[in-house]
Amino acid sequence: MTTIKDIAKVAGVSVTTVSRALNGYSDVSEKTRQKIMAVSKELNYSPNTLARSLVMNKSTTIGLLVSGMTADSVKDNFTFEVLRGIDQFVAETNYDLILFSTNSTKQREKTYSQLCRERRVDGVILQGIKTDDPYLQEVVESDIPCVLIDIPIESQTVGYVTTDNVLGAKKAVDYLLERGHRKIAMVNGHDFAFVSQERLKGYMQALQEKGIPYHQEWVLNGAFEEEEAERQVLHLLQKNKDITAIFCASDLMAIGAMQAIKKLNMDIPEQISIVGYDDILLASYMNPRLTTIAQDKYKMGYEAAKLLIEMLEGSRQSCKTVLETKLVVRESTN
Amino acid sequence: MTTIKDIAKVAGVSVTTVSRALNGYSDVSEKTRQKIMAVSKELNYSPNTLARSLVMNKSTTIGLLVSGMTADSVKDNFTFEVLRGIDQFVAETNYDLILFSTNSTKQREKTYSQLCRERRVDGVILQGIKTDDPYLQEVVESDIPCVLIDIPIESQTVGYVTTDNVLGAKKAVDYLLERGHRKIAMVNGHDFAFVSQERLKGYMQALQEKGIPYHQEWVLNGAFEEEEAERQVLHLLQKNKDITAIFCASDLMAIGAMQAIKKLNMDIPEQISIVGYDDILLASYMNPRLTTIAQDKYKMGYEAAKLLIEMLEGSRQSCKTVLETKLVVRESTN
DNA sequence: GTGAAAGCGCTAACAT
DNA sequence: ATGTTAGCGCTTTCAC
Repeated sequence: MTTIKDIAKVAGVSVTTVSRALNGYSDVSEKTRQKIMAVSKELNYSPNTLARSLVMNKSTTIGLLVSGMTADSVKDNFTFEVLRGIDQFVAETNYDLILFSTNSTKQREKTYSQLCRERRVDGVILQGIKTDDPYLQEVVESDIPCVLIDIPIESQTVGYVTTDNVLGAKKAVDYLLERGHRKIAMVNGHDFAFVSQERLKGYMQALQEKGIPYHQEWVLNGAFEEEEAERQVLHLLQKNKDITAIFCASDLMAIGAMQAIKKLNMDIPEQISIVGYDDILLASYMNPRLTTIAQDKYKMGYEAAKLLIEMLEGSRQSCKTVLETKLVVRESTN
Repeated sequence: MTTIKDIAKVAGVSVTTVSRALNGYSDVSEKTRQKIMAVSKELNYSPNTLARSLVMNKSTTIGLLVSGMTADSVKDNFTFEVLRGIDQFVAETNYDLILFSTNSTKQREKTYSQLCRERRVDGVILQGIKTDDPYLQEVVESDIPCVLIDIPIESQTVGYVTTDNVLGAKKAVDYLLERGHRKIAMVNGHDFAFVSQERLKGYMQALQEKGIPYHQEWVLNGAFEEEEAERQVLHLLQKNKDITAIFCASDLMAIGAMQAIKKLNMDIPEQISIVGYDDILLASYMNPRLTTIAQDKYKMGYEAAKLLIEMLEGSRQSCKTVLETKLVVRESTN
């Protein structure tokens, strides 16, 4: 494999000059530059980023730490959409992405900062980790620039991107209230997600503004799982015949809720209205098509990469990006 | 950041000994090893893989070149599933994945082998590239170990994993024939995919075995797109009232076909039977639920990573892995 | 404008 | 069992 040494030899100059020419420095005569360029093309030269990174102490690599590459993530596509967004932005830069594959076994062996330091990544994007994940604590303590997705932590070196989950949930419930619903249940995700806490706030806020009492027993924990949501809703509706609407903190859980309602031989939206959250692909293919709060997952990824790289380039200190959500009315509400 | 030099100093030994101890060589006394381990823990040492890779001329990194991170790929999830499989296998090894983000702009600037050599990846997995992709030619010519997904090319350094597409398609058509269908159309993908060619073979083979004539005008090009398939099928069925079944080379196109049939106010499966290919998530959520040929995309990724790493470790020379498909009967056929 | 030399952190002969 | 030395391919003072 060709090195700058080879080029230097053939071009009859020193490696220093080759390095300078290749990197576009100004203090190289036009003539030698031409020569060097020609030779490097001729020898089919590719720079060795490893050597370069080593000496520059910068790898132009950003790490991607994803906890959600499970079979379930195929259903909501959240992870993949975010990845696409990240990939898109990164493709516009010189950076490359390194995907850290961490199953839980590995996690016990290697700490977060070990992972990052070994590969000398310039920064990291974290997606899908729960609030009780051991990595999270480390992130804050380490000094590696990092952007979190959907976890609102800010410091000198960590920023985040998320959507306005309080407002998002509020939009959903407000819509149901507008349509005349008063007995509105909620299926929330598990407690280890900030978004769950936020969406609950939005739910409560909407009710409060209308002076409608909050029933704690109407708020279920669906753990972000289709089946669990189905069980919970089945149980709830058997006990509470007067509920007319359910707000679910994810579309997947909304789909579970729909199954439960189907089992009870109740009609959507005639007897029960359902609003989901996320706007996953399935939402628009369900029968009836699901009304939901859409969040732009692709954009979240794109903005996360943008934020991180801006932080790395120094054009921005740790910061946050909060995206909007949008109510998408379909057929599961009336 | 701590280096082995620091450790050497504190432990009172040479860097060589530190290196040997850390890498588990046998020719280090148990006592010094203990000492070195203790010191490196104390100093919170992480090895610098960049330096290591540079000197060893091996990066324990495998490149992932994906061409299918488009919005469309969200629908069929093929790319993501393959990625999950790759990630899973890689997680069981020491390797890490580097995701090459190549939009078409970049592709013009940087050749395949440049991409790989710059980052010094040990091998590459390619997914989603078409047979007319400029990269493909390069792959074969370059000497970088590589595994292709769904492109049957073998050489000293390139292997591939795919499914048995001829047999898969044949299973679909055989099933339709068994159920008494005789006028069976096919919606194929575009010509730049090997799988299309294979699936067409399977279709023809099944017909031939039953002595049923092949009508070229019944084989449509749906370009693997939902909308295009819909257009094509609409057109076909308007012209040919006697067709009773359609085999589609992808579920997405099958869904397009279903839309067309719905528009014609025809019933599935009463008047027209549909068989898809892939078994994507949507298939089981459609109404009626789609009969299809399932291929294990996750496993394809897993096997691809496995094959590549075995090639790299020398335990296997370039080779292929061909997976089975499975007919999944649902409600779109009778 | 160009070159010599040092050094990034690590491994690997080759000594001892 | 341990140390000395060279070198991976590159960038970067510093001198000329």
